[in-house]
Amino acid sequence: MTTSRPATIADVAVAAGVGVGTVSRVLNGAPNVREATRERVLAAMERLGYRPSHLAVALSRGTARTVALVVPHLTSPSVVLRVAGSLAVLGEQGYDTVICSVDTPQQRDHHLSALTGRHRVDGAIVVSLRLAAEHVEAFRRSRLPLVTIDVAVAGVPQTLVDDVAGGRMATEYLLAMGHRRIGFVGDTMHGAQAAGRLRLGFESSQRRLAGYRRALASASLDIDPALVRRGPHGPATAEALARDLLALPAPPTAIFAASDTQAIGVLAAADKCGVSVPGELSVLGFDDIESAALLGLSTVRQPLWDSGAEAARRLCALLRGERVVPVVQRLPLSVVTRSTTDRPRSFPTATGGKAAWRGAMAPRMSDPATGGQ
Amino acid sequence: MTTSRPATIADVAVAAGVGVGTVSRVLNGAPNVREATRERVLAAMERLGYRPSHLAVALSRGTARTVALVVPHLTSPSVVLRVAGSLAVLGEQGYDTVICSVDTPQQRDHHLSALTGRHRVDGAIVVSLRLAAEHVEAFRRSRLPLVTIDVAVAGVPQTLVDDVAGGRMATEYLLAMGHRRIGFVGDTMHGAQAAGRLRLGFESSQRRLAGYRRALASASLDIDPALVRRGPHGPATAEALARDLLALPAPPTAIFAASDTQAIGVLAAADKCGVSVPGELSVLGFDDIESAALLGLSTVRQPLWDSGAEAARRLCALLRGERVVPVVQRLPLSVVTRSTTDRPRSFPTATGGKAAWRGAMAPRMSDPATGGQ
DNA sequence: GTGAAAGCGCTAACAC
DNA sequence: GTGTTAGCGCTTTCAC
Repeated sequence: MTTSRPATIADVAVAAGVGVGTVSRVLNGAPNVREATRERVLAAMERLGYRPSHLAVALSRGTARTVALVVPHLTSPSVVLRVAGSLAVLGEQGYDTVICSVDTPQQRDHHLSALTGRHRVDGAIVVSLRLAAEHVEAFRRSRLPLVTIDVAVAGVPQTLVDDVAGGRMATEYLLAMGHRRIGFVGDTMHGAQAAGRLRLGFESSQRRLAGYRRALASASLDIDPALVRRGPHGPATAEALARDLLALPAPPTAIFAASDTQAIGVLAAADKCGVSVPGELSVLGFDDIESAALLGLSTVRQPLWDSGAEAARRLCALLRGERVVPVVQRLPLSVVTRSTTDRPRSFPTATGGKAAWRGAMAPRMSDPATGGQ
Repeated sequence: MTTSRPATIADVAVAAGVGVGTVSRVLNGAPNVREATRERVLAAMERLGYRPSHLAVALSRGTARTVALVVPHLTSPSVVLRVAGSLAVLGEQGYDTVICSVDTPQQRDHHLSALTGRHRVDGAIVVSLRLAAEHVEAFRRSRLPLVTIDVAVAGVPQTLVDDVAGGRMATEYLLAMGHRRIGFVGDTMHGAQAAGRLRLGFESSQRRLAGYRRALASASLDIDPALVRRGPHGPATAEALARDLLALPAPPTAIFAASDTQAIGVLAAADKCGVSVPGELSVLGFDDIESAALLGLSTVRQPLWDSGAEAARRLCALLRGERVVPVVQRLPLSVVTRSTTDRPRSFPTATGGKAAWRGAMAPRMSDPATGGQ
C-alpha cells in the first residue's frame, strides 16, 4: 500500500528485508549482489513506488550532474542554435542544464557569482559574454570547469571562429566578384560602460570589420570611412544604416553586414529604396542563421549548432577530469553563395560612378573550406 | 587563510565561536540573533570564503527552487519567445530553470518521467506537448505543480489562445477585405503514431483550420478542398504547398498560413512565382514572431512572450501553495495589419510566371521599430 | 539569544 | 554478498 510519505531507501530496505547498503547497490548496479536479493529489492521498490531523491544522491556524491548555460539575448537566432547544440549533447551525456539568460551586465554578474556557489552546478558554458578576471578567478577557485563559446577568455577552453578572417573572407569574396565600393554595416559597442566594469560586449562585429579593412588594404583599395556604418545591433538599425549608404552620392555596389540579422535589415532597406538585389546591390551576411537560407541570403557561414555541441563536449571532457586541447578551438568558416550576391553592374544614375568594372582582376577567392587558419 | 577544503557552516561556527545553529540563523536572516554575534559570524564567513552548499540547503529544506521547462523544437521562434518569457519571471522569482528540449516522443517520455523523480524539480512548465494521462498522473502523484502553455490538458492549469477563434478571425479579416478564394497552408500531424501511444502533436494548426472553415461556412462560401494544403511544419514545405496553390487554374487571392514560419514560406513562393504581394496575393500569418514585423507580414498576433511569463507566474503561485484560477487562461488574439494584405485585384496574366524579378525574395518591411534580436 | 542534536535521503568505507 | 555506520552540509526543533 502506498503511504503518504514518499518511500525512501530505508523503507525499501525494510520491505525487502535487507540493509540500505544493498538497496543502494541495486540502485547503482553494483556487481556484488545476489540475483535473488536484487530482484527482491526491485520488487520492493516497485511495490512502494520508490523514486530516488535527486538531491540526496547529489549531496552524497558531491555532484548534481548539472551544468549551467549562460547566454545573452536568448531570442537571438544565433544564440538559440548554439543553445540547441549544447543541450543536445549535454542531455545525451546525462546532464541537466540550467539556463541563465543574461540581458544586462548586472544579470551577468549575478548569475556568474551565484553559479560559483557550492554545489550549484558542476560546470558552465558561457556564450558570447565577456568575463572579467574576477569571474574567471571565481570559477578557478571553485574548481568549476568552464568553457566559452564565441568569446576569448585567457586560459579558458573556448570554441570560436576567426572573425577577422571571416570579415576578410567576406570582403575578398565581394572583391573577387568585381565590387570596389563595398559598404559595411555592423555593431557599435553598447550597454553601460561604467568605470572599471566590463560591459556586455560583443566584439565579433569589430573583428569582422577589421577583416574587412585588411582585405581592402591588401587589395590596395582606399577605405572610404563613409562606407562604414555602425549602430546598435538589430535589423531596424541596420536598415537605417543601409539607407544612409544607399543615399550616398556614390553608393556602394555591395554591402557586407556583420551578421545575418543586420543583413536582413540591409535587404529591407534595399527593398524600400527600390534598389534591386543582387542587380544593383549585393548583400553578404554573416552567421548563416536559419532564415538566411530562407531568404536566399549569401553569407559567411559559421557552425552555430556545432559550436554549442563542441563546447558541451569539451565541458563534459573537463568534467570527466580530462584536459582539453587545444584550449582555443577554431571552427571553420565558409562563404555560402545564395542569391543576394552577384557581380556589380553600372549604376542607373551614373554619378561619376563609372564603376570601372574590369573583370581583369584575378579572382583570389578565399577558399570556402578552411576556417581561421 | 583559505584551506583546501571548502568551508562549511561548521567551520564558520568554530571560527566565530558559536554553534552551527546560529550560523544558520544568520544565513537565513532570522531575527533572533544579537547584532554583535551576527557580525562576528559574517566576519568569519568572509574570512573563510564561505559559500553555502546549494544541495545541502535544498535537501534539508526539501526543495531546490528549481523548475523544469519542457519544450519541443527549441529552435522554433515562437517557442523561444515563450521560453524567454518564462525565464524572465522564473529568474526574477529566484528559481533556477532546467530546460528539457524534446524532439521525439521518446525524449518527451524520458524527460517527463525523470522530472517526476523525487527532488528533481519543484514544478514544471510544459510547452505545446501533448501529455498522456499517465504523465499527468505521475505529476499528481509526485505532488509536483504543473502548468502548460499552448496545449490543453484536463485538470492542469493552462495558458493558451483560442486557435479556432484565431483561424476564424484571420479568415474573416480576409473576407472583409473582399477576398473570396482564400487558401490555407498548415501542418499535418507528424511523428510516430504507434498504437496506444500519443505522439508529439501540435494541434493548433488543426484548430486554426477549423476556424477557417467555420468562417467560410458562416459566410456561406463553399470550401474548396483544393485550397487547403497541409504538410510537415517548416517554411520549405509551406513554400512548396503555396506554389501548388498559385499554380491552380483558379489560384487563391489570399492565403492564410497557420503560422508565421509557414507564411514566410508562402511569401517565398509568391516571390519565386513572380506573384506580387499584396497586389496579386495577400498573405496572413499567425503568431507574430519577431521576423514577422521585420518582413512586414500581416498576422494574427498571439502574446508569445507573455504566455511564457504568465505560465511561469501561475506556476510560482502554485509553488507558493496558492490555487490558480481560472484553470484555463486564455490570452487575447488580434490581427496585426502590415503590408502583406490588401484587397484583391484581378490577375495580370493567368499563369504567366514571368518572374518579375525583384531581388531575391526581398523582405517587405513595415515597422522598423522592432529593434529586436 | 544560542547550543546541541535530530533529521533530509543517499553513498561508501568497513566489518562480518 | 550483505549489514552497519559514518558522513554529505544544512535546517530546525527543543532545551537552556
